[in-house]
Amino acid sequence: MKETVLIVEDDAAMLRGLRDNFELEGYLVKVARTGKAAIEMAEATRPDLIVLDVMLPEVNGFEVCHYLREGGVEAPIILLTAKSREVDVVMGLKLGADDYVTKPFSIRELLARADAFLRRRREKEREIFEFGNCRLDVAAHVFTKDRAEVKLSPKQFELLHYLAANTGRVLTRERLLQEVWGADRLVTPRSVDRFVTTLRQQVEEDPHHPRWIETVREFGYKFTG
Amino acid sequence: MKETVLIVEDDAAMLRGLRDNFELEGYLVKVARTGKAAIEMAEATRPDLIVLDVMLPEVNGFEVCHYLREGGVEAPIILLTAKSREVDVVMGLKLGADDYVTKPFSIRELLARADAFLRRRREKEREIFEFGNCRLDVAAHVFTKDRAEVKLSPKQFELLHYLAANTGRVLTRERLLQEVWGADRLVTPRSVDRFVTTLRQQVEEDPHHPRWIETVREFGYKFTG
DNA sequence: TGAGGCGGTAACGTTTCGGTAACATGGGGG
DNA sequence: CCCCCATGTTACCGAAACGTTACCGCCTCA
Repeated sequence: MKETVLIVEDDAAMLRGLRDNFELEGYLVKVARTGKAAIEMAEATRPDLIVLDVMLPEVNGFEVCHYLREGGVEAPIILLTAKSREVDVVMGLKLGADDYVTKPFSIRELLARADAFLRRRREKEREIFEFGNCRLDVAAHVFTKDRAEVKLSPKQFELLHYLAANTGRVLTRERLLQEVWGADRLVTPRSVDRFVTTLRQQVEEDPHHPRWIETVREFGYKFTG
Repeated sequence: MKETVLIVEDDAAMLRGLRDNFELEGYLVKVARTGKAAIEMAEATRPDLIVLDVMLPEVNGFEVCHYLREGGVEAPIILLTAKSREVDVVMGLKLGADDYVTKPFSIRELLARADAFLRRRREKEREIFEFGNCRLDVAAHVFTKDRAEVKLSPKQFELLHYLAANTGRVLTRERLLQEVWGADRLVTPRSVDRFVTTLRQQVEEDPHHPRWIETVREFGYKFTG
């Protein structure tokens, strides 16, 4: 899935240049020509990154920046400032911008910084589930309890992963079989029970009185965040 | 090409001493006497290293440090602190400094630390992976173990490189095939196994109990930094 | 053209893990 | 209060996944 960048720029020529370059890099580009439009667009499309010119008609970039953050927009914001006046930079950063580039700038540099932010974000998104003193790192395929690694078998790991990914939801045995074991696999629903048992012995403090993996009689199991 | 160091210091005598020494060592030296000037200069010249006095007029060194990092300056920063008060050091490191030296200090020591940082940076740029007593130099295309060169075949090298570049992450056979062998290549996933085996015999102390290249059953392999 | 290094596959052995059955337990309803 | 059924637990077997060796074909270089 393409990542979305919102470009806020009133100058047509500059806008075109930016748009072309970002599209060439594989981004889905949204544009806004005024502060107002930018704020509306950001609320509506929730872009992954915002490139914001400070010099805008009506509402200037600093204010846009401020409103965006007030409105809960958490995407990284890169400011385009005409002059490298320190006050601009400081103010921009204070108002919630994450980085800035001063005109005239190399488009390469801007793209590089954009990429850096998105990469950082992707790294952050490494699926990690934490509960109690346990921690499930999907990318590294490591489960730790009390900071010590606990070995889980492949199915155990997948089951715990699926449970944790559906925290608070009751999952039937059939559903678990389908999602963890695979649709075509024909396996007794009772197998789920056994796996839950062994999982509890590895995850729970007291496997007989589980804190995390609850059994819902007649229905299935539930992971309690 | 000479490496650039930015020295931020308001005391003229000290500044001169530092400048002379760094120039003698072959650095290109830029100077700033105030925090404001330092920030502008850092943005403008993108130095490879910053030596920053904490005691500055107007904006103090901690603040400068903070703003530099906010502004995306990634060069190592060495703080010069007048007193070795622990709180200074902790605050400095929190705000993004990399090292500190307490006055009065030996110029030799400062130069040594600067050199250490720049060497580390150079290594990063040359893509050198070190683990245990092994060392993978991608640019030079040399793998050494216990300081002795070990010949790796092209594919072996590529595989180790890709594994090391994704330290701590489980890589499926499919992913490895795609990244190391190339997308179109049609090769059995089991081939990965064999390459891992041979790699382990060259890299690991005890190939039967691998320390670096871990197998994650059902998922693939993982390089453990 | 032949030898050797390299990459790829197949086949075999080992180990671990998943699956089922069988027995134990416990809780809710009659 | 007791019985029954859903779930917990244990034991064991077969199979799949992986490690390892053997072997073959290709390319390179002498």
